[in-house]
Amino acid sequence: MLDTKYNHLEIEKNKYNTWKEKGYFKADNESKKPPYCIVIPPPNVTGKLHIGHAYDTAIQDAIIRYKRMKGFDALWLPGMDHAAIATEAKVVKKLKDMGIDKYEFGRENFLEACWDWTHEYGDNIRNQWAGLGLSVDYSRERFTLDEDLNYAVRKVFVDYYNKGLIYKGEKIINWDPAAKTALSNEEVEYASEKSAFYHLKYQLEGSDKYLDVATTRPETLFGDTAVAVNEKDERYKDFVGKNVILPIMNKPIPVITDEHADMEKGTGCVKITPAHDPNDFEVGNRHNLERIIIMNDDATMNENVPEKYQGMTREECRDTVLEDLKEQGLLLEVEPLVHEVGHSQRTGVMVEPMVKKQWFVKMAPLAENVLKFQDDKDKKINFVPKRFEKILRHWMNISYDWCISRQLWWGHRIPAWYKGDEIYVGMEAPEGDGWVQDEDVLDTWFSSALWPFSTLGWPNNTKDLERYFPTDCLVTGYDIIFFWVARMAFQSEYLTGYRPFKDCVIHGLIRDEHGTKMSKSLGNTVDPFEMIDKYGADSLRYYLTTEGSMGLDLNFSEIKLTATWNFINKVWNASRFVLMNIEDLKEIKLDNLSSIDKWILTKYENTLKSVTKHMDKYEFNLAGTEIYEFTWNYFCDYYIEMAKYSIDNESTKSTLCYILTGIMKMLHPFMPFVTEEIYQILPVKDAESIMISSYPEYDKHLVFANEEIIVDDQIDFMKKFRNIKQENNMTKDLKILFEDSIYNDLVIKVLRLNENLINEPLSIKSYPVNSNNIKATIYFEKEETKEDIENKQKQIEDLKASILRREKLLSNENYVNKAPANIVEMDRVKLQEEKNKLEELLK
RNA sequence: GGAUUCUUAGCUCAGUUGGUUAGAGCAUCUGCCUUACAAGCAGGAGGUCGAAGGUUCGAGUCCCUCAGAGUCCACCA
Repeated sequence: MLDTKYNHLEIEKNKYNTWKEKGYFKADNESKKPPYCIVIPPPNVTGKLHIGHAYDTAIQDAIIRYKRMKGFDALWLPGMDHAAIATEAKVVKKLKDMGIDKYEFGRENFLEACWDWTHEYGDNIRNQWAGLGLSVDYSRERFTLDEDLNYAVRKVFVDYYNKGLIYKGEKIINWDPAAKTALSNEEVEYASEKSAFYHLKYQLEGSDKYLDVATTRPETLFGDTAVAVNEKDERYKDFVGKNVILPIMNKPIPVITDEHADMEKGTGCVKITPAHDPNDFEVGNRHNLERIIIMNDDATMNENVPEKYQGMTREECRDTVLEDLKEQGLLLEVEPLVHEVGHSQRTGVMVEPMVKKQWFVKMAPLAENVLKFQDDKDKKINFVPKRFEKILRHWMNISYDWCISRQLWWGHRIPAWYKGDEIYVGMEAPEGDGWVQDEDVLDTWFSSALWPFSTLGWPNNTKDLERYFPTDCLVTGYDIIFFWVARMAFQSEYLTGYRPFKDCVIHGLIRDEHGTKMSKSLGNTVDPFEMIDKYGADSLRYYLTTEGSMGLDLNFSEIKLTATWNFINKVWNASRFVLMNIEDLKEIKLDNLSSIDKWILTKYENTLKSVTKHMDKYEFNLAGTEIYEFTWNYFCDYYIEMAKYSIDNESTKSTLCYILTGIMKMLHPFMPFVTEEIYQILPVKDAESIMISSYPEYDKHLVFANEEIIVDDQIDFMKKFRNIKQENNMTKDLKILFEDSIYNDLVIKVLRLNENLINEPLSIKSYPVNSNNIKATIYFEKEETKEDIENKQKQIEDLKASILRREKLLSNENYVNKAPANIVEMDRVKLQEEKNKLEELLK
């Protein structure tokens, strides 16, 4: 028999391995069932899974378990991401701590260290998936650097190159001076920083006139090759076409006109540094200006600046330049300013825009294709909630190309080879001597963009690809829509001709209890596995999936997690009661049903119908609330209490078992462990594991509208009775007189009324208790107090107000004619009830 | 500058296509160890749903304006 208390530690032991060994997680591409597929957003092999992963995967597991029980051949494909820059940074640091320099170590050795790292952290992640109870198909697990995924990557690269969708070009890119690699625009995060607008004096050549040029980056002046003003700017029209003297360098540079110079901003004069500013780069292109790169790869000043400044960091150089300018009287003004400065997402250092030769994906045709798909309702990705489609569409209007080369070692090496000026792009190294492969690897998102189909075997037309692609659903946070979802969309739609997934379920971020973003530096992170130790994976999963609503952030609350534990404990104890009483049940026979059996079955079927609807629409909070309410407020609070008086009855036992089974099945996607534990003890069950049992189907033959009304009325009576009893402090010796009713018996039992005092009205004070079908009067030895009178008066006032409101409503012709008939009828019934009650009170 | 979300009970949040007198958890008050559960049971108190307008027979829900908070994108010489 079950323990009196739910013990999550005990229950969650061993089940996972059993499921795994029995092969329940494995999809079967030979099966006759319709396929249903989700690919996991592959976690980076950089460390432990955090609460966000727990959230994301709990949702997916709920979906996949539901679909599996619903009769689908459900495939949840797991895997991990090599996370090029993120992992490389970790391994570099690890080696550094051991006193090893990456470059001295060499490419081969370094990659070996990365693989060791990957295997170690991969195992951790698999253990954590097990702890969460995720039903992923390990037989299909993939890693973004697997040989076949690498093949897919090379294939895309080569095809795109041949079609002109991938090209190598010298452009301005975001340079991470710490990782010494290029970044995409998406990998740059902006943060407000206190800085200043420095007004510099650019003297007109051979004149005492000068331009006041405002800049936030005085240290880049060494790379200036022009000063731009707006064509329409009257203030500077005499300067245009002449030269100004670049401070410190004492070099003449032209004053040009360009649309980029905004008359309203600053002084209207802009220094143009084509090699170190994206806008200036464009200006430089328009005017054929020289690009002078003034920094090394680590962002120290290079040989193109005067010797004095060479080797300085950007920051040191800025300070020195400012001092020197001040000395020379060329610093006109320092205007404090707060502005956004770009930082590398991974290393955190300030990004340096630099001109570099890199590989790019031409975005315009790919993006356009996605928009075409989104306009076709049979081809589009359906976002849940809908509003997130806008983020995709917005991102597809980008004007810049995607920089995909990274100066890293860990990743997919670019399949391009060079020999002198020759370049060869192909699946394998070209024949002949002297070819050297490109040193760089691809942006990690290049391979994860192929994830939904490369994992299923693409570009080979495998059985899995044919069966499971396009996938059915992708679950991820809104923070990576533009990183990942958008890229999967354009890659999939261009390469395969299909959307990568039909539905895209977007959830929010988990924040701390005050709504602050979790971060290691703030120390407000929540470790999901600590929570699992304390409350169990079932509690954590149910809490995460049913607490918030899709697309909104969730403020993590341990108190609510304990409330979930309490709910499971309640479920546990209800099961305990049921199992204690149905041990000898041989089969579930739902005939000769009593009134309460019919009542709870009706409530159950209606709940099931609604829960199924919510599950299909990914409305897990609503599904969860309904199951919770049904289980606690109807099944436990009333049915079990009432069933105690007919527990030997076969129909009661069958009903108990039937409903408990249904509750377990509805809860299983959210709390797999405890529901399996209880399912296993049921005397009658339809499968060897709840995981592979079938989800209950709504059965309209078990809906009894009449009994629902009758028992609801009995409950209504009981509530009113208890209310009066408690309000008047009638702890004992209350006497009750029932008017004739066929529905009293159960009420008398459940309310534990003293049989001797029924129908013996002999006391001072009397209280009427009426429901629709049951009418009674309670008598009690007590004087009427002032409070009693006040209470009664208040009740009368409330009733009168309500009657007035309803009469007014019902006399409104518009309402009566336009509102649905059942709503109007309900008001009529309610009105009559209120009138009856008022009459009663006024007696 | 563009987009978007949020504002509902003391706290944290639900609230489906507009439809009875707006719900939950926690906290709080009262009474109970009633044989599944005291991490429980029974009962209560607590909200003019951010503000003002509009559409409608009917608005927490739809529309407009405003206020406050958050997020994303763009700009930032």
